[in-house]
Amino acid sequence: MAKILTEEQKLEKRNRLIELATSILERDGEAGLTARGLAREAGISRTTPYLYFKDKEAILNGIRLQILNRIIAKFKQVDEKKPLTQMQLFGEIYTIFGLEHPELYRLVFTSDFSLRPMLPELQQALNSFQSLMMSPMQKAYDAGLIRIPPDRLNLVLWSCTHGLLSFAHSGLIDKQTVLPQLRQDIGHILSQGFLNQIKD
Amino acid sequence: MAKILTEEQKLEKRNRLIELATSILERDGEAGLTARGLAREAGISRTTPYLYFKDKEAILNGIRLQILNRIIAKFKQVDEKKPLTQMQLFGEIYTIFGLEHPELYRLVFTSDFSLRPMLPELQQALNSFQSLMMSPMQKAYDAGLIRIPPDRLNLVLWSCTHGLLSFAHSGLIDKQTVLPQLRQDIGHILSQGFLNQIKD
DNA sequence: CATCTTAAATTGACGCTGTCAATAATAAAT
DNA sequence: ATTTATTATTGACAGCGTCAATTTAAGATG
Repeated sequence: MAKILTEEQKLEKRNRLIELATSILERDGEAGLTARGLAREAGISRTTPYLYFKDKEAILNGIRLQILNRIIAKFKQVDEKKPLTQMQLFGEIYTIFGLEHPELYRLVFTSDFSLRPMLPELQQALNSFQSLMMSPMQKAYDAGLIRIPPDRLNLVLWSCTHGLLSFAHSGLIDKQTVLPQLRQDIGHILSQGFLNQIKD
Repeated sequence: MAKILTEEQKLEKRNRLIELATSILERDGEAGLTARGLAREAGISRTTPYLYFKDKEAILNGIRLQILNRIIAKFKQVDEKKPLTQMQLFGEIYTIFGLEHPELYRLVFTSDFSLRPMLPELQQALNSFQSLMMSPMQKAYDAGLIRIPPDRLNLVLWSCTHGLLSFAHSGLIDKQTVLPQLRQDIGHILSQGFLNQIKD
C-alpha cells in the first residue's frame, strides 16, 4: 500500500497493535490472544503483525512494557509525603490493578523469563518499577521508621500481595478478601514486627 | 485390539498416561505437553488419549490430582508432635516441592479455575490439602501458642510462600533466596507478630 | 508523462495443534 | 462360524505460528 513510513509512523502502527492486543488479552485471556486474531481485528492480513513484531513473544513483550509503564505512571501520580502512607498507597494501587486486570497482571508478573533472558527494555522497566515501589520504604528506613532493610521488606510485602492476587486469579480465594486481608495482616505484620515504635 | 477391559485395567492405562504426561510436563513445560505428543510417546495413535480423557483439560486435571496427592502423602509422612515444628516442616515440604518442580507447581497452583468450576475431585483434594496444611496451626491455636486464627495465619504464610515461589519461577528472584527468605522473615513475622510469648 | 525501484502488505504453504466422525480391528458371546 | 460390542486407528477440519514468494503502490528518475 504505502511506501516510506516515517520511523514515527511505524512506531504508531506498532503501538496501535499493542493497544489492540492488550484489549483482546483482557477480553479473551492469554489463550484467546493470537497473532492472526489480532490481525483480523486490526483489519490487516494474517502476517502483517510480523512486520512489526519478530514473533508472538515480541507482541507479548510489547504488552508487558506498556502495562508496566501504566503502573509506573500511576505510582508517579501519587502526591503524598509521609513515606509510610505513600508505601500503603503504592500497595493499594498495585493490588487494585491486579484485581481489576487479572490477565494483564498475569502476563507481566507470572510469565516465565527463566529460559530466554528477559528483553532488556523490559528488564529496565521492571527495575524502574521496583525502585519506585521501594522508594517509600527506603525513605522510611532512612528516617528510622522501619527496622528492616527496604529490599527485604519489599520482598515480604510484594510476595505476600502477589500470592494473594495469584490465588484470587486462580479462584482459590475470593477476590473480595484480598484487600481486607492485606490491610489487616500487613498492617499487623508491620506494626508488630517491622515498625519502630513511634509516638504518633 | 482388545475387548472388555476391566474397569481396573482402564484406570491403569489412564494412570499410566497421567504419569507419562506428568514427566513430559516436567521436561518440556506446559506448552510442550500436547495430547498428540503424549500419544506419540506412549506408542498409541493420535486420538487414543481421548478414549481416556474427555479433552486436554481432563488430562491436566488428572495431573493436578496426582500431584496434589503426592504432596498430601509427603505431609502425612511427617512424624512430629510439636505443632509449631510440624507447621514449619509442612512449609518446607511445600516450598521444596515448588522449587524442585516448577512446572508441576504452576499447573496446580496458578491455573485459572475462575471460569469453569473446578472438577469436584480436584476441589476435594484441594480441601484435604488445605486442612492438612492448616492442622498444625489449628493445634497451635488451640494450645494457645498462636494468637491469630489458623485460617488467617494460613492465608498469610501460604500467600507469602506462594508469592516467592511464583517470583522464583518467573525468574524475577533467585531460586536460592526463597528458602532463606522464608525462614528468616516468616520466623520473624511469627515471633514478633503472631506468636504468644512462651518461656521455652 | 511513463518507468523503475523499493518498502509495505498480502497470499501461499508447511507442520503443528485439539477434536469429531467414520472406519478398522479384535476379543468374547452366540 | 457368525454376530456383537468394545477398543483403537485413520481421516478430516479449522485454527495456530511462521517462513517464502508474490503482489501492491508510493516516491524517484528519466
